[in-house]
Amino acid sequence: MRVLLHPAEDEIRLENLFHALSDPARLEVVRTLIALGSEQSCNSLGEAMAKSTFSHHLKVLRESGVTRTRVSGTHRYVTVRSDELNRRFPGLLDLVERSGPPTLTEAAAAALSAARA
Amino acid sequence: MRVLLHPAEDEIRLENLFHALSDPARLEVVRTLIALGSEQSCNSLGEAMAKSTFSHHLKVLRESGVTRTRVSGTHRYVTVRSDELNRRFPGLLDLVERSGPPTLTEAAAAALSAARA
DNA sequence: TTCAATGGTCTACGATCGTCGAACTTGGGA
DNA sequence: TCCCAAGTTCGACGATCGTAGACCATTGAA
Repeated sequence: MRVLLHPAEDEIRLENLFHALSDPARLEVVRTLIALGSEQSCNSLGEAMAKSTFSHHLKVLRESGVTRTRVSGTHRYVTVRSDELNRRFPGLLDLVERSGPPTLTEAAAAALSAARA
Repeated sequence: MRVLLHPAEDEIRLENLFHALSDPARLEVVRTLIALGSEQSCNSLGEAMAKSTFSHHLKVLRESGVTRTRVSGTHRYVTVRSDELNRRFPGLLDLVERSGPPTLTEAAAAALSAARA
């Protein structure tokens, strides 16, 4: 893929966001991204599923406007479009963040460490 | 159907809410319910689709925890579970409400009037 | 220039979804 | 009682979704 499609801020539609976030695997990815706070490499997430499945989920998240993917060499870096989403749909990311387990940050970090090992 | 299933407040899960609200028809129903503010009879909504389709959508909304359906004789009355949702997922209904067309209340009322005529 | 690594594309599969018609159930009159 | 009106359930259909294996494209390093 030469160009990664991202909707413009004013093209982001709530139905699409809801659909993207209605899958447990994708919701978990977004929660993890929020919890970790910074840009993440694709291969540091989604260790639990096949590459193609994870790639598909990232595509859904990207094309719905939840995430932005930056290409750098052979790596892709994923971020949540927090500023734009908070501007256009204030409160949505807070919902996602607060819907997770109480100690999400630690849990996510532990899961990541385990996945990397 | 003898008993209508409603999840308890603490059984409402965000994924299910997102899934329920990811369909344009259901989102529109919820928006209309919010805009009109009060309990609505089933047959005053969903005039645009088949009875069975509308019944299905109401079931999804009900079983995900978005709405509550009260039975009175041959009629069903639908409400949005605003208090519970605002307590458990604060901001979610605001998102839905604000994502609609600017003059939603008037538009919904006009649509209802037209549908009733 | 070859090679390994990263990650996307293609294809296929079963599962779920949205839609609707038809038949059914329930309750309230005439 | 008989009948209609309001909704639900059932069965079917095509469309979309989530999943994964196999293959491909690009990059950076040896």
